[in-house]
Amino acid sequence: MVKAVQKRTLETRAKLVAAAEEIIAAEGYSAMRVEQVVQKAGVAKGTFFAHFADKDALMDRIIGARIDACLDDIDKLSTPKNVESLVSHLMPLLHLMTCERYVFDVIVRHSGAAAKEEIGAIAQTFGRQIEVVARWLEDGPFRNDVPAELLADGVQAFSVQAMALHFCAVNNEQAMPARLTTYLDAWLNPR
Amino acid sequence: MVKAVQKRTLETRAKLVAAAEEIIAAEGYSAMRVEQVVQKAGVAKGTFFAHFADKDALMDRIIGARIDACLDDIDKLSTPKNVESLVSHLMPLLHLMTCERYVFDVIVRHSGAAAKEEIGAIAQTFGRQIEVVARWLEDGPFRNDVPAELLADGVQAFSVQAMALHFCAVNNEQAMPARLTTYLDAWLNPR
DNA sequence: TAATGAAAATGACCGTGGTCAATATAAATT
DNA sequence: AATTTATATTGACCACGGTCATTTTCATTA
Repeated sequence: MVKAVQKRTLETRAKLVAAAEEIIAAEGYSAMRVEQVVQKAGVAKGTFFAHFADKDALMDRIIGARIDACLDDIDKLSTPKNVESLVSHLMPLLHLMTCERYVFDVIVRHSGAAAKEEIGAIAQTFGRQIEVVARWLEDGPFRNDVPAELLADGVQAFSVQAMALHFCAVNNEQAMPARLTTYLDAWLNPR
Repeated sequence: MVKAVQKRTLETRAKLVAAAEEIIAAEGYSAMRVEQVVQKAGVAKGTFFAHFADKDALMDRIIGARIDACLDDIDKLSTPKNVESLVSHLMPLLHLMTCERYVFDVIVRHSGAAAKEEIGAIAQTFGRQIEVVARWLEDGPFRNDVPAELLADGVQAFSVQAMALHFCAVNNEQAMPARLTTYLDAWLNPR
């Protein structure tokens, strides 16, 4: 009794996503307008909101998919043997997340699941990131006085901090990877 | 030749802020509408935007002032002698920042200075928070293998993480102070 | 105190995200 | 095939933040 989704539905949704992705490729995330998306997809405005709760929901889907693909690549990498290597493993992810100020804002807004029932795509990638990093930290040359998952939580917190400071006009002498390295050195290898 | 600000200007600005604060007190931050503010203040809509770049700028001012007042109190407290005490010192601040989801969003959005010239009120409080915490950490019973300011940066990063998870429907078994204590224990007292 | 220039206030107007009753289309039932 | 029910689509409409040419008020100078 759960089966009810028509083929038409999936087609329309795919058209909307495709249109949005075209626009993003051409003009960037922040330039995307719902009006423009529905026009390119050849549907009415109301249809958009029959498929996505709001504009953010579409962004969550698109950005979430890209982060997920990035995590696929990262997941293939071998366990980093020091902090520098860990940071460089993470850099593609951080670059993706900071490619636009608007993108970072969307990600932060969606990084936590608002409702238990429906965990958004971005929120899921945040959970997955913890898993991937925790696996590395478990058998890497890092401190083991605390659980690897806690360490991974910290890596995430420091990553967000480093990304936030990347958009900050003050304290911007230091580049993102350098700052993150400083943080994670202190976090993962206390003396 | 810098002097040009009229008395009228300050009065109008004060009226706008007062109106906004009344509305916030009665209905909460997220319910505040610019239209409502100007109506209560008895000015035209355009006037609002002659005084504030956008709605967020007024929020930045109001929320920033409240955080600053909270930091005044916190600044008076004695140096915490352990992590539990540090967390309880910080709790008023975290409660203020998480009193509404909307408030937390505004704070995150403004925690970094967008332009070097004009650092917003909230961004300033973030700088001040680092100073206050760093002073504590310098002569407290915590690790000293890294600079106190770096430790304070970490306290901020973990605080943001704890607050973000507070609004997250999943991982919500643990309360904010408990989670923050776990983080800071690992951060400030590695074994 | 009248004239002049500068700063402040005004409100009609716009862009954009989001709503919803009405309509059209597909699937199920007779 | 005709009828009924469920689902998808439509587009006029609304809410709300933000703009700007015009007008009003204030301060300065003649």
